[in-house]
Amino acid sequence: MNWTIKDVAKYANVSTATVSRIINNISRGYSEETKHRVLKVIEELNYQPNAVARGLVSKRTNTIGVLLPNVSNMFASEVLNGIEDVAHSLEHSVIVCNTDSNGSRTMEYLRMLSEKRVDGIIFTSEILTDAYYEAVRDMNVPIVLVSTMSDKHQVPYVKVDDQQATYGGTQYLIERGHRRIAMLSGPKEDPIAGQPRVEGYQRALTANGIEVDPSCIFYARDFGHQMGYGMLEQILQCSPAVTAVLASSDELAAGVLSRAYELGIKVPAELSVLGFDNTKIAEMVTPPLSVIAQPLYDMGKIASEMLFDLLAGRNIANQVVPFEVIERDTVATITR
Amino acid sequence: MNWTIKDVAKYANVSTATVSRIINNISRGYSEETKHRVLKVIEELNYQPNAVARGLVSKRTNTIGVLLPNVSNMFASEVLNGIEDVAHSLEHSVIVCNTDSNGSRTMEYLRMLSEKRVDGIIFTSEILTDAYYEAVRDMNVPIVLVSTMSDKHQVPYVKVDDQQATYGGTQYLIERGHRRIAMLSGPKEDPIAGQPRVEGYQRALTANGIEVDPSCIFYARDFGHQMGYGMLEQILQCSPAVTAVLASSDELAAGVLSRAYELGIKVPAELSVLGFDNTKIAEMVTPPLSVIAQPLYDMGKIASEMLFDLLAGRNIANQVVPFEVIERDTVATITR
DNA sequence: ATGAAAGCGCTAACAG
DNA sequence: CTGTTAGCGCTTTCAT
Repeated sequence: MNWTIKDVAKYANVSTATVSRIINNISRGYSEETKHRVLKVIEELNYQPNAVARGLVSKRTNTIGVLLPNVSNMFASEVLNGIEDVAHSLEHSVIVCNTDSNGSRTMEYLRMLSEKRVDGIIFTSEILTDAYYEAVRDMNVPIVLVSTMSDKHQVPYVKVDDQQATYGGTQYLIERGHRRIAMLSGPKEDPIAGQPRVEGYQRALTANGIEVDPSCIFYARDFGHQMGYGMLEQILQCSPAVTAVLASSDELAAGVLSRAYELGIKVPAELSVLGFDNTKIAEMVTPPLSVIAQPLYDMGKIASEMLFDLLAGRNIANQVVPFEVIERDTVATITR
Repeated sequence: MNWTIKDVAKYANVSTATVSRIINNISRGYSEETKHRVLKVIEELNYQPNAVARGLVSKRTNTIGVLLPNVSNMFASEVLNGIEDVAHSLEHSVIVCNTDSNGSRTMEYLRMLSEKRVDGIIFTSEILTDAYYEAVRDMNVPIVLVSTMSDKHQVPYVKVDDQQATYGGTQYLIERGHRRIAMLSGPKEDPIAGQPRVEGYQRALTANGIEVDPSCIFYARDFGHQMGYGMLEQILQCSPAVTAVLASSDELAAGVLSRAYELGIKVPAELSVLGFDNTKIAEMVTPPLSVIAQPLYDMGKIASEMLFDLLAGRNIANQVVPFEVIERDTVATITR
């Protein structure tokens, strides 16, 4: 049996209004005594307020939607974890939407979230198209972007500075004596994790008086392990030979490691590898992967906090979170 | 502006009842002509039915809840991916709940899902306590278990046969000439992934006339990489020396690989390692990890399908899904 | 084929 | 301090 507020009211001999006040913790409008009586009935009945009915009148569902390319990749799931933790602590639930990086699927989700009247949206990793933007704007709920941003539209975001990050990573490599460094980038078209990272790499090289060799820049079709695995041989053809590769994701780097192992190339003795992200794989591969780390969990957390700030009518500012190079065992220091 | 069914009705010169019939695709109750007229208004207004209001009356929210220990582990996120895919294809959304394997947190989630009136629940990996069971029973919605089961309560589940799986894995190792095989299990108390897997291992040994040496069975406190890493040295102390280790998760196995690498132990030449699960890390580590595979994505998919079958009033049966040993590069064949 | 009207379970004025 | 009541936006008889 699912009891309603009416049942509680009846058994406690009060009106539904009073019960409502009590369950909503409104400070006045009832005596301590009635409060106890009502609470007792609620307890006995194990009454649970119907959030659907509540949502209909209050126009708040205490639910947020998060859109991400794929829950089952480490990057996204770590961010989601952060989001979910703060949402939960604030008594909200999160609906996950696996967009598969697919436009029409994303639109379907947006429509669904709109119909379900979620209170806000977090949008991860993908680029925010005009269609998405408009759909969200029409829903009239706040949105925050994670690990992506929009120049065209004014939408709050949290991300690292990708250009700075690869600049830092490249600098790190240079400081360890590397001068022939290959860049294994994601897709050229990726406006966030593509070109900016390549630019950071190039700038660092230039700043150190190293000529950038375009033939040492490689664009993978995606950020996956297979790609890194498959592209190492091309990278090795760079001449003069490269001593380090800066990969644009941990998976790409792990792929390089796998292939290097097969090829009998010792990492880091013969080739240094620097990953990007600091997902859990970085610690699990052998040798443990040195990386340019993004605070994935925290980014989710921060995004969530921003969203709730917005929901509470507070002001927020975009957050550029710090990256950090984490030294593990895939980068050697070159001395000659 | 958020239009309501009333607005649509007004602009189309019909009653809300008619609009309702049309948006719900009820076969009769209106002419083709009115249908077109109404659809046109809906289009022009970009009207989106309010799912909250709809849920209040229909008692169906088109939402399911998924409880899992932690979205950011590869096992869970892969299962979630399967769940979400079928939910989406059936126009349902999924609320994720990170239980952290924590009892009171799980109860909070259960209460929340109950208040939100989700249509059903999928419960993953953890053991279903009496408290959980009762909470779900009181909600009066179907539940299905993934990668766990309950002897005490009659609850549908989908899982592999853990005992058979390790039996199969051990047999595989034996067929490749291994006779001194260590078992690196998860926690002894785990009624699903603990004892049953150890028993499968023991049975296989016995069936092959190999004596089981209790000092070669190790219980890790969890299934993580750190544990595998930390426990290899103990395992190596087995005497006579072990030629293979059967780990109860990919992470455990990856940890073993990491430590073996540090110790200069060649895998598989000097030590064979067999993982369990077949998460994505298995392909990413070096050398690629041979594993006893569970069809994680499919398990999520099947669980979801079972739940929707239940929701549709169809009968279902528990699903014991097949495991499979996937050969990669961490198991050597011993010939002497 | 179509409409009127009664709720679904709750909140929030407004009255007293 | 407490109750009455009017919705929230939709579905669903029951008439017509």
